[in-house]
Amino acid sequence: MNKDKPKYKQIIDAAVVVIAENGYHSSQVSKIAKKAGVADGTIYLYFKNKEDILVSLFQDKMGQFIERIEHETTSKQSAEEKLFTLVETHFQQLAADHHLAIVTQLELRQSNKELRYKINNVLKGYLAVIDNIVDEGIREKLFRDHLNRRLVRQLIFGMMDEAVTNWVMKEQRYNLEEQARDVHSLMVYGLAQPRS
Amino acid sequence: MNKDKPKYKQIIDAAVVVIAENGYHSSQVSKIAKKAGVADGTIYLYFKNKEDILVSLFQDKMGQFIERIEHETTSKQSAEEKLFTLVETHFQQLAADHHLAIVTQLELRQSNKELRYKINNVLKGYLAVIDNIVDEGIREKLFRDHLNRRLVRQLIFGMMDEAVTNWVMKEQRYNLEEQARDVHSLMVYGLAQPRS
Amino acid sequence: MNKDKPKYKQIIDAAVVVIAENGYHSSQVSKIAKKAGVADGTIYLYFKNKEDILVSLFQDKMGQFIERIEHETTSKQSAEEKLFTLVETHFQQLAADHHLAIVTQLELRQSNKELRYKINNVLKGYLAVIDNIVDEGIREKLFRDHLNRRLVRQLIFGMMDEAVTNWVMKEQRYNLEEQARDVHSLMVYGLAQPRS
Amino acid sequence: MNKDKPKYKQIIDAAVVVIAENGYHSSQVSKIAKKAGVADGTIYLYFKNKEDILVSLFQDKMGQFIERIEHETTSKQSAEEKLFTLVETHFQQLAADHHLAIVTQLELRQSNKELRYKINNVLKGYLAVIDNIVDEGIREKLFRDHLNRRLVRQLIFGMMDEAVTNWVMKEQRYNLEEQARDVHSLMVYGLAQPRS
DNA sequence: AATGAATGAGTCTTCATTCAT
DNA sequence: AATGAATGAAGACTCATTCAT
Repeated sequence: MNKDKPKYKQIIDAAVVVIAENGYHSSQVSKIAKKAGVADGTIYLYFKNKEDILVSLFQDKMGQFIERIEHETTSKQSAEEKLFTLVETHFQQLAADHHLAIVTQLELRQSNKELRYKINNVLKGYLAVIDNIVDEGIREKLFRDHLNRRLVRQLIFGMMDEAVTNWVMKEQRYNLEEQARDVHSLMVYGLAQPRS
Repeated sequence: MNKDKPKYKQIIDAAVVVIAENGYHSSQVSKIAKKAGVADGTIYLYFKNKEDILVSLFQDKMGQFIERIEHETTSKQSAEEKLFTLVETHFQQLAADHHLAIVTQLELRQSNKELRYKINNVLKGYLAVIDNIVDEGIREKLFRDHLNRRLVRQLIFGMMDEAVTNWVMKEQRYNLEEQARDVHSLMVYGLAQPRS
Repeated sequence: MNKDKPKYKQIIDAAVVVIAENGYHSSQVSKIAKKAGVADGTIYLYFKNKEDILVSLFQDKMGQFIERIEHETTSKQSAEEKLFTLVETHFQQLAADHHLAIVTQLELRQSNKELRYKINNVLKGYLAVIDNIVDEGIREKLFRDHLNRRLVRQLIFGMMDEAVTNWVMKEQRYNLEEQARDVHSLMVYGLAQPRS
Repeated sequence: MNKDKPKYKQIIDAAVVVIAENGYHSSQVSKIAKKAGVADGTIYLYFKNKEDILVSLFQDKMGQFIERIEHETTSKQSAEEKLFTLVETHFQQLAADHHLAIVTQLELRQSNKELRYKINNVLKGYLAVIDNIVDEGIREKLFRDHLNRRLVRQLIFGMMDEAVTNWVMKEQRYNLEEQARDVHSLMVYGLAQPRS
């Protein structure tokens, strides 16, 4: 399988750096090849075409991303803790890899609609993880039980995504991970004053 | 001022339709000119370049969009009501103009980073409106007072934006406006079971 | 109509010279544009793509070629004379335009099968002209009446074509037109000794 | 000598099939190697380069082709009979090997000029065979003695070649061998009505 | 002798923008 | 003000050939 060969990883990693540094539209295949230390043609031994590099990049990185989140959350007891860990791990991972953050939050969104649909498919795996936590919270009677779950998971994702995108657009000048607590709090308790 | 001349509006409106129907990358200047009923060169009498059409389009449409939301919210009494009206009007307006929804949620995001920064500047006006409502809610002691307001407005926007984007990507097959109540509820009360 | 604009002709004529001098596979669009004195992009205002230049070139030149032959032959009385005039005019025209001869006999044949089918369609008009002469000869009882006419026209064309191709491959070092009499004689009387 | 090794023949035969089935321009070295059951690199142990495969293919197949024709014709008595046998055997052989017919009549002609000159050299052997028959006919006083023999052999070849090419382009939907008699007749007696 | 992974040169076409009319 | 013909820069991908094993 091509995916286990070292050049596959080399090219993916080169693509992340090149796209983060040059922007999506200035990331020619030849530039990626050069950064990866291979010939242009070699790219095409491992990827069908340029779009395939990007889809693979996203699948690869997001696969690990989601796996890590799944792993961290399962060790937690309550749905509330799990949700916090999800937000925290989401922020942590992107804060730890600035290049990847730029690529996922800004550059990859400039791709055409078709590619974005493929990306969305990868994200379905993530939405499923969120779903499970919400379900658990409802079973625990921690969360309200008449929630529109399809909508809830969108909103949870939307909140985190917007928070990260803002942080990237502000050139990562503040600490993203510190926001995890507030974001989590908003998710769970909303804006309202606790009713006593 | 060019902006008041009829052709300016003609071109902007043509651009919305052309981009919604053909996608960002298949919306050549010549196609927009044709739809607008003017010569290619005429475009450049009203806009500096292609990007300027898109920025102007966004400013124009978003200006009206925000104005309408401001107008609707000011007539409401409480911050809670205002927030609901904001979500409702946000959803209403995009549901009423499918072309515009496609353009703002999907197509314009494929533009380059530079254009997206300009678009973000336009959105600052919207974020200010949200800010004011949150402030009011805090003053009314309806909302918690230790909220990170910069973050809160991002999350509010992120929730609505994600909800609309999903609706557009699902090809607008369900009723978006009906979700306003749930989204508002999530914003205000979060996921948690009301504590009695 | 594009075909009447001066640049259309300019580009066609440039293509003939460039292809004759450089060979089919070394005739880049940019080379043709340069020789025609227009920008690369201008080519695409007049032709759909590179292949379209070649098909149009062939249609244009062959159209004139055949027209000229038709014109010359109609003024002759007998089928025998007409056939001679056909061969003579065929040879004359190609001998008068060395570039065109190289292109039609050698270079255009390197095109892909698809293009060659299109070229063959153009040649059908020529075969029809030959057909008419053969028919007339048969009616005049000059030619045998049990001839397979579809085959006969192929053979007549094949003889001329091979003669011209040989002349081009021998770098046009001998006089092609002088061969018209012998070729005509072979067509009409064959190899055999006249029986007395 | 490489030519006697089994892989040499394997590669040549694979090339004929691959080119006939895929066309000249879709017949990559790797495709030929795969069909021949050898590695890409192995091709270069037996052939200098891709062109050398094609030239060798032509030499090989045409060598046998011409040999067979020589063999069949020598057993005939008169030049007229020999010429008929030549046409008949020419048609027979190509009708018997459709792949080869496609390759020689259509696909190999798409090769570049250089390759076609080499192919022409191979054909000189064939032209010599034709020459001999014409000479014999003249000596027998069967054929006219003031014929331009260089031209005559071209025309004889041109007639057969055009007949076969047409048959291939018509997708071999009629019987080629049946045309041998008519073609021969045209060669020997021409179009003219026998003079009594 | 045989392999096959790696190489890297080479080109058609699109489309935002200009400018003579 | 309006036109639209003309411009020309820019990049993904293929495939014949090599060479370390």
